[in-house]
Amino acid sequence: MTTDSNLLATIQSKLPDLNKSETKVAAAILQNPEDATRSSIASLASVAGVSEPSVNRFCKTFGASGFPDFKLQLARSLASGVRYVSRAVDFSDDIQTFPRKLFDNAINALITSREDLPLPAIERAVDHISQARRVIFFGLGTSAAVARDAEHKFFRFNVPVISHEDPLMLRMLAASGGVGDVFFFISHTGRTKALVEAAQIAGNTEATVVAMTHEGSPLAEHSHCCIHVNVEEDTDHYLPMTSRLVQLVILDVLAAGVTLRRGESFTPYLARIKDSLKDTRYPTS
Amino acid sequence: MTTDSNLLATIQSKLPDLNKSETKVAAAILQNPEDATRSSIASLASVAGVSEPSVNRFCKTFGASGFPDFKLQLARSLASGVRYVSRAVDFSDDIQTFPRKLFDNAINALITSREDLPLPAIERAVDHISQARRVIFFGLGTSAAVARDAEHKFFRFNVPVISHEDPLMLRMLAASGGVGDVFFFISHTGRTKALVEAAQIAGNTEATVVAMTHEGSPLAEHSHCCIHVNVEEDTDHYLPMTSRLVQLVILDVLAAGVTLRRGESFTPYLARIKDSLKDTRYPTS
DNA sequence: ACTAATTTACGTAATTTTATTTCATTTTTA
DNA sequence: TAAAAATGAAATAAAATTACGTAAATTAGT
Repeated sequence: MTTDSNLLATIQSKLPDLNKSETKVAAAILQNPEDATRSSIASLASVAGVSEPSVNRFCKTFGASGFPDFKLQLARSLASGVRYVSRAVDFSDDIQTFPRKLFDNAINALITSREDLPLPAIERAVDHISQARRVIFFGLGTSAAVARDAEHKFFRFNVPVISHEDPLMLRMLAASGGVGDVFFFISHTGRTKALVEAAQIAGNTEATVVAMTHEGSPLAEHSHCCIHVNVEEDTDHYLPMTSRLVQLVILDVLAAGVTLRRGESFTPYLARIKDSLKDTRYPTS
Repeated sequence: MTTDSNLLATIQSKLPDLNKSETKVAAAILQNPEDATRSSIASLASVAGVSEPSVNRFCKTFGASGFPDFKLQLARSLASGVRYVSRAVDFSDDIQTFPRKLFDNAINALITSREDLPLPAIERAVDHISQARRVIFFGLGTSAAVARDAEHKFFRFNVPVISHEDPLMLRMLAASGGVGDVFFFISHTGRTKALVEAAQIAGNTEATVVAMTHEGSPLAEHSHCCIHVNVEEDTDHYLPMTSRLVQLVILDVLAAGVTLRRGESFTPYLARIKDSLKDTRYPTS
């Protein structure tokens, strides 16, 4: 047992197995973990209402070599960002709690995804987009906003970009797909019928079908190149939150990839686009 | 100077300004940071080839209250896992590097924002939205996608929600504002003329103007309630990336806030909306 | 360019703070 | 009621900090 990625969660889950004084210590730590990392064994003991050796024993129970080591692990697990274990917001949460929960979830999703990025698929997607005659981004519901973002982002690469939210329009577009067309489908579940059908239609043309969705989903099956985003979310009861953030960052990665592919000589062109907006803003004082 | 998000980077950058023994300490820490968090002041002093007080002084130079506090900060900065300091992607970056940089930036921005959430403003915004007769979300460019996302999210609260991208439409809408209308402006810089003007027009009506933008910006000045998002980004040269992620999570927070305000009796209603989508998806095998 | 004066850097040793161990007492369990 | 487990007081050990003195470096004056 080296370093627990989430010590706080471990303490929480072991709570029922602890004896009287250990429970007190656990409560004191859970009540204010940040504080615990800063306090001495004496002050934590007094806050918890137990003796110093009890705190020390508590630390060893949780795999630390002693109190300082425990504090270090605690600090680490706090820094990794995820304080709240139960991911869902609860009706008993107050303003101090639920915003933090949501941020924790978001950070956690990004950290997890970062460790496990499908780089080969990303590279292939960059290839396809760099060489595309035109790119069509498509998403429904929450993913519609992601597709909008993508359109706005890729618009700069002097490639015609479209984003659509209308499944019927998309079907027609898909049917008219030809060499150099890249259909880029965005979906958390990968099970939305309208998307899967459009992907099938496009797949029967000369066009390239790229998808960013969950591994093993019908949409993933029907694409030539799929960027897997396997964020676990209860989308049966809630709207996708964390997965769309991961999708957006991956789109940033793709955009950066295309920029790098274009080479350094391309930057003045990008700067010119940026400059065109100058007069729409009040200058910084 | 409380907690540095990346202590290691700070040490690295201050390296030239350090004196002889401080340089030795810095070298020892940079050489093996993980180790440094675990060792005592005596052993680190011996590894660095200096005396214990020198190590102590070094710690205080970097804003810690002492050696233990320094170790804690170091542990935190290591755990947060944000390896890349230079935020911008470089043309020499390869596929192993630049995706990680972008994710690091995103995670960093969320962690930073989480520590400094404008909770009072968020609460007031939740109040306004909960009691609104209708809500108009507005953003341009990158923020247009954020506004779209917001529309899709708040649509479920049986309040009429509109999102617009057309500044002229918005001006007309703003002029027609009345009691119970909430105009919600989204902008990274808060300096886009079209937005600021619309906010001014709406502010002259009975409507409520809410903004999510940079502190001290013209847009912030012209709003009744402003949620400050002070993510530092070079938007002169690049498109907003991290700030829009923070904005999206804050919108999630607002949506959660409204849900909590509605109370537990509201959940069946939300479930009914979710259920209406069931037939548009292929069932999970 | 050299030396004296002053400042700054650094380390030794003393002190203080903090953590750990030992062991006796209390509480719980069988 | 005996055995085992839990707990804390006190002693000990470890670690960190402070105070202070010396050495090095810098500056100013000749």
